[in-house]
Amino acid sequence: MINSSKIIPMSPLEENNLIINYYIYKYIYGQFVICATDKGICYIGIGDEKEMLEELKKRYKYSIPVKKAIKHHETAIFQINDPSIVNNITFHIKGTEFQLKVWNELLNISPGQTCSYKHIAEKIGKPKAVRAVANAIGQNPVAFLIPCHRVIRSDGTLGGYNWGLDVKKQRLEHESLI
DNA sequence: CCCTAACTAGTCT
DNA sequence: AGACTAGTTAGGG
Repeated sequence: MINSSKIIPMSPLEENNLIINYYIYKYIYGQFVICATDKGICYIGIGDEKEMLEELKKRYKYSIPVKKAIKHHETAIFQINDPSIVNNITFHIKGTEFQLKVWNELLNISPGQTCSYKHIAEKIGKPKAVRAVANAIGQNPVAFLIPCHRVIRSDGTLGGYNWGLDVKKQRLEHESLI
């Protein structure tokens, strides 16, 4: 196990009037919008500021976004730059029990490695819930840090990706070089 | 609240 | 190509 990151589930109560600090970073895949509470990373999106803030609002309806750089952002961008380093990122995200289980499994995939949706389904003890797993992975709010790009179809093709298949491919190539 | 139907970034025949 | 799958979501009762 090379990843010591952990997920803190966000309760509906916490979400109310929660301050979310966000900041913009440029990277080779495009512009990142990184969002974090004082507890941990809660959302990372690729795209322009306005669009991503709308996404953030959709997920954390009653939160208050504040543009301000904090330590959590630094840790996140550090890890995105070099996925091979062992890190201890803390996530603070909202999700159903099922989703959190899936995302936790994703954290255990090593950089450069891939695995199938079926494999994840088996890991969480619901071997037939493959479609549902895919659904949950698609809802992953934290681009790259929860490595949904490392999950591919069992026939070896890439499957889908929220940020576009070319990004998924590039990211995998980048990781396999490390 | 419960029920139903309509979504998936999948997988097997 | 078609059937099948299970969890989430949205809409109606």
